Amino acid sequence: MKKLVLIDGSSLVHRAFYALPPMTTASGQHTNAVFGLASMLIKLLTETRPDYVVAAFDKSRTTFRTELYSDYKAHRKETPDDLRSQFPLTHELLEAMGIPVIELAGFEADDIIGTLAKTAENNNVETIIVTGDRDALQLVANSTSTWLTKKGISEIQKIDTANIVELFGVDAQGIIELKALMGDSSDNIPGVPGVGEKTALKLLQDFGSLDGVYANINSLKGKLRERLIDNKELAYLSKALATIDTEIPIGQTFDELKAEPDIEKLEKFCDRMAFKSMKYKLLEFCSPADQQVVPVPEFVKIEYTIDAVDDRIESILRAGRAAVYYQFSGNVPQVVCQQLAVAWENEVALFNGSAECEKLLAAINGKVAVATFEFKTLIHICGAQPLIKGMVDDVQLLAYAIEPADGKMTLKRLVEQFLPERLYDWSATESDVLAISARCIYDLLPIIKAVAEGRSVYKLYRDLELPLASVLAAMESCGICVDLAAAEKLEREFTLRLEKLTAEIYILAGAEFNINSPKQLGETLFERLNLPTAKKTKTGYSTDVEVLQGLQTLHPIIGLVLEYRTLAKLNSTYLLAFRNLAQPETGRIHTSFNQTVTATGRLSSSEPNLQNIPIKTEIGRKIRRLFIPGAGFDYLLAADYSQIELRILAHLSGDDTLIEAFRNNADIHTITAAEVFNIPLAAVTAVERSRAKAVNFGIVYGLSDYGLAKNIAVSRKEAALYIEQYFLRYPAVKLYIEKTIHDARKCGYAETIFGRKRTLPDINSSNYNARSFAERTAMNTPVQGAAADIIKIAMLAVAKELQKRNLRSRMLLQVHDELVLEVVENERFEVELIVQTLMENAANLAVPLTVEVNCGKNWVEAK
DNA sequence: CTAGTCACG
DNA sequence: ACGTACGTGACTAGT
Repeated sequence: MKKLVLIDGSSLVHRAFYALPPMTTASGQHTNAVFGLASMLIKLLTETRPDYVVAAFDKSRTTFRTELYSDYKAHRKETPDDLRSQFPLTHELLEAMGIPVIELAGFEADDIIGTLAKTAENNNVETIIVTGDRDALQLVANSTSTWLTKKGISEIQKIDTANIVELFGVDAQGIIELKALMGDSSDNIPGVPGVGEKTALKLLQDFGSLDGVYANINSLKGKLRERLIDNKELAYLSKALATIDTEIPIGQTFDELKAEPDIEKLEKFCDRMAFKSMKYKLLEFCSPADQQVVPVPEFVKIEYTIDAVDDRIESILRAGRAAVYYQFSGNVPQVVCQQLAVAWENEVALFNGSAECEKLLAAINGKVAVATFEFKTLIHICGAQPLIKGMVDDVQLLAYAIEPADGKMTLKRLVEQFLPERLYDWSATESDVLAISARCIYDLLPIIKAVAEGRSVYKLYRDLELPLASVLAAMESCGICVDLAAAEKLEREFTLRLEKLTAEIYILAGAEFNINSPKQLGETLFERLNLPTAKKTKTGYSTDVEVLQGLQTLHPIIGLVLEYRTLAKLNSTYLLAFRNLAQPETGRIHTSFNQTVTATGRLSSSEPNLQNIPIKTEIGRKIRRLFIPGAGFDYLLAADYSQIELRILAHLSGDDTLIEAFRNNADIHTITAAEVFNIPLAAVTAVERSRAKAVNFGIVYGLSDYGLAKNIAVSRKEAALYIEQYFLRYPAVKLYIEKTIHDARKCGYAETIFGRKRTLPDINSSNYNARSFAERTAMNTPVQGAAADIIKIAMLAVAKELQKRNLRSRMLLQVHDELVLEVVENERFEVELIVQTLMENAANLAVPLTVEVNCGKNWVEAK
């Protein structure tokens, strides 16, 4: 049987460029990406030895557009494709390797691949599709498999008819049906509203296909059935949009798709790229050679012993390096280790019981280099027994430094990424998984460290993230005190008011309904009371603040609903949570600061989220007032960076006007207003200042006239004028933004001045939405990320200084540009000075950083 | 589980 | 002609 390899050139080239750290040659080209692509192709072609091979490229950017909720006409859009001019080296490589390239005007690479795969299937030719795009899974068939590249293009996952259901829950056709039901927002495929991934998978499991779902629609009931019926047309349109065209005119036969390497060209190319070993690999590969057998990865079984500390400690100490993973009970600040797995050299041992675990940790602490996953948790486990600095590593933090935009990083995912040949059973018993985890952490550390070094983020990890974990652990362990008695009183007050509001709302509505239900509220307002509808959501009427405020003068019920919403929110999100989560004896709340969640380098806070405590309204501030110094402390201290993001923008852009304004410590929004509206400073009104403020924020977010107009309620035209005027007055900002996007396009990631990197897979996407979003991210990340870096640096400095001076005052919270501390009376002025000085000097920018510090008897007074 | 809503920087 | 500001977490209803 003949074999055909179809390469999705567009997908692989993009992935090669964004996944690898750039190494720029004098010609301004990225050799690493070309190198990566070359090794990937060699690996691929060595393993497959195809009779035919072709690389398909998008010729025109072709995107379906759908008018989602008015009419369902899809239309095509074309913009000139510039992939070849953008990445000329990859095309040169393909040419030298003799891999035929197909581009067809008006078609995407997917369509070319789909058509060739179908023809091959009909002609009994075995086909392998290589792409990073999951869409191609729909082409999997008897003799067609799809090889998905993961983590850029460095790893490959092979999908065929035998494993597709196991891996993705559906077969090839199901991939299409799935999108028809759940949609794909990045691809503008609407799907059926109310149906997400889980529901779609379940429907397909039960009925096999979209047709099946509709044939058996009567066996479904309730809302789901109704939604499916109402959106039948949309579902079938989505299906059409998700389907790759397999019948486009290509006009090429397989016989034309043979690799014919040009050895001379290849040699010259390698010399120019300064490829040495790669040159020989390429030449060797392209010369006729014997078939090679590629070894099949083996299943790895975990073996471990269940031990007592005394039996193993000597061996561990001798090894000098170990990895630990644990299972624990309790909550911060009292966490007890129940089971501990330790891996070292070729051994894994399991220790049972808290006493045994504690003993082992004490025995190795400071004597052995310890690799962990979620170091912060280990710190809590060790509690009063502090871990020795410089002896611990955290593979999760390393992975986060390498790529912060990957979402929650589980150990399993890290193993799949960095130890892909390890096939472990992660659904095994708890003890097995513990042992597997320790083994993996041990083996991951050197690999992942090397990757971090290669990406130049090792220092960020070692000098910032890793030491910060200890600081965060201490903050979590301290917790912050809430006045529980006052909270209870406030909750009663709110509840009483809510009851009163409920009664009044029912009277005005003329009926009882659940005010918390957007659906019932919408029906009441727009059907029963016939108020004018403004905006719709996917499932019905919108009832958000914006809509309600627009209706406020039309009916007295609106004001009551708005107040009800506010109070209900405060009650359930804050007061109730405090009651449930505060330690009854101390009144303290111990939030979790998540260090590996955000794509920009910020922290996040959860259970409860203490980074979104109300401040903007008076009623909200009642919640904030509940935060007080705990027993033994006298004040809360709050220290805020003033305009840190705009200052970073001033620094990054080097704009003289901006820099000058900050050096003079002037009111930046008033200055901006004067510049944008072209009026003297003294003439700036409050409205103008607030509009200018919105412009300033917008700049950092990648604004559009539409977004700005919506935000400050002016016409779109007027907003566009403001933006135009802003860029005229701050030309360096405009240049900076353009340069940032351009750089991101070239290297595939955005970067902060401290070297934090975030890859932007969609920066060169042919999908307008996806690309635009990536562009806004590209300009926002260096700003938001640098601010995150700076406050992290400050936190390390503050923690260190407080410790050095043996002060009792301590850090409790971080809210992105603010630190909250708990302070004792006689340390007050010393701590204020320390915090202010260290925060202001955390970074040396072209503009000063200013910090406002205040102490108070609660969090509001400290502002 | 999904969608809508709203709290923060 | 496109679609519309960046980053989070949590609650409630309705399925």
